[in-house]
Amino acid sequence: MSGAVPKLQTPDRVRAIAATLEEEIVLGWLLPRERLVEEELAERLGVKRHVMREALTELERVGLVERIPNRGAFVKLLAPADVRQIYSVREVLETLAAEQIPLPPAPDVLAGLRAIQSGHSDAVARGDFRAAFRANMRFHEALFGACGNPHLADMIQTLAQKVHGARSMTAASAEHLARSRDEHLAMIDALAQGARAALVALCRQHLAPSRDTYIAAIEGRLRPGGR
Amino acid sequence: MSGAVPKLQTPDRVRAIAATLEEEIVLGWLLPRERLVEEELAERLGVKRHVMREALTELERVGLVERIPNRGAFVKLLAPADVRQIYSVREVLETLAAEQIPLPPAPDVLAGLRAIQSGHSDAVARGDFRAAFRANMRFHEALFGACGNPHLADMIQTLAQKVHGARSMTAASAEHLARSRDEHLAMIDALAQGARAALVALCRQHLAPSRDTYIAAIEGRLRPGGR
DNA sequence: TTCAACAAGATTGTTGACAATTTTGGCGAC
DNA sequence: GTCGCCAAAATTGTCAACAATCTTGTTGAA
Repeated sequence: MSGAVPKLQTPDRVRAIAATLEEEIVLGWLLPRERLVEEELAERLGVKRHVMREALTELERVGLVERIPNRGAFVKLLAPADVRQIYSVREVLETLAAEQIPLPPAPDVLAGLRAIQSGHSDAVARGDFRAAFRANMRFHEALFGACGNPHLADMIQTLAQKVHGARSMTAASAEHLARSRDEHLAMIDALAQGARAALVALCRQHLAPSRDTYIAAIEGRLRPGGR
Repeated sequence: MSGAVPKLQTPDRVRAIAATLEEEIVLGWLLPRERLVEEELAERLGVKRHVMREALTELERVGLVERIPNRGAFVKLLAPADVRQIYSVREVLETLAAEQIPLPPAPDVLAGLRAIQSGHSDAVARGDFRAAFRANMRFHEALFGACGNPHLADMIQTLAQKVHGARSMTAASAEHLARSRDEHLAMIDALAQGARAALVALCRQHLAPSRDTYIAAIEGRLRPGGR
């Protein structure tokens, strides 16, 4: 056989589709308040409407999408207050996780992070925003996954997803991407050297840019109030 | 018309069914590792299989249920390590929230908590475990909702749900319920008196009993390993 | 011109039937 | 008697048609 795709079952396809949609939102392909029509998206991504429906339900639960009964789904627009609140919790949890990562870390953890970051750096160099976003996700997953508490890592990821809708400004900006890359490399160094304080500080600083860029953009460009 | 039920639409019905299932798990009606057959549950609760499917998906996401493709859903059995990890994150977040509740709290917050607690106390006195569980949920929702950060409150609730499967021991025990009631009353007092340190300490202590009871029960009664 | 009622179209919500998969029980060979 | 294989049953996964709902555009009267 040639390109025989394994053909996932629905539960997995739903996740895959939801992830694709999430990427399109983060990359600014789909903008806040944009209408998400089930049939249209289903056809474009090559799945049945049924699957797309479930994917939208999932994104609603995650907080990236808003659904109104009988009226459809929209990319959620986060208010600056929401973004601030979410980031403040992220800061607490990511700091907590960074404090719990064993130092020095297990060799395979460090190797894994270096491999992922190598992919991330490549993507940044190529200007491949999509690949950079994926590598970035995997980096943070691996980093905080090393804290030893999978449930804490879960919460961190959940919160990160919530603000993905607010990241289209930074996720598709070469400048921010380069900064991210440098900070990741610094984190790896801090891990390798067992520099706990530096690691924690880096994690905290790493959050600020995308939060501030988004808030500035919203407060500058859009007026508050009704949808 | 007489008992004309509003007839919710599916999205709401899914939530309602998921909540019912959650209660049955917490109350020990449905035990860990018990098989959850879609058609059977759908018929018992008076919904279509389709709705039950979505409800199970939701509970899987929450972490109360485990699903294996083509093989069905089961009530998840939490390992003591999971319970410990989840509670350690809960402690951090609930402490954080308790520190942020404005003191003295808004009058309607206090009134709301007193009203809810009155219902809880009644339920405890009657030995009505289901009503007690519901009131307990609402109490914590209102308490941590008062912290001013809805996303923090969300995370707290999410984590609480994750361990609901581990609560059948305490949620249906008169002794534990009485203790909960007393601690709730003490929290209300602390709020009313603006006693921050006492409030925070009470929130922290409030978590221990159900965690320890579950861990003791699991480690004493069940052997680790096998599915 | 403005407004309200109405009809047509677009979109989401619901259902039952059908297909695919896994489990169970029985049968025969060794 | 035990093991492996095959058929039947139970259960989950997939789909397309149908119904309900909302939106949009049009018409007609005040």
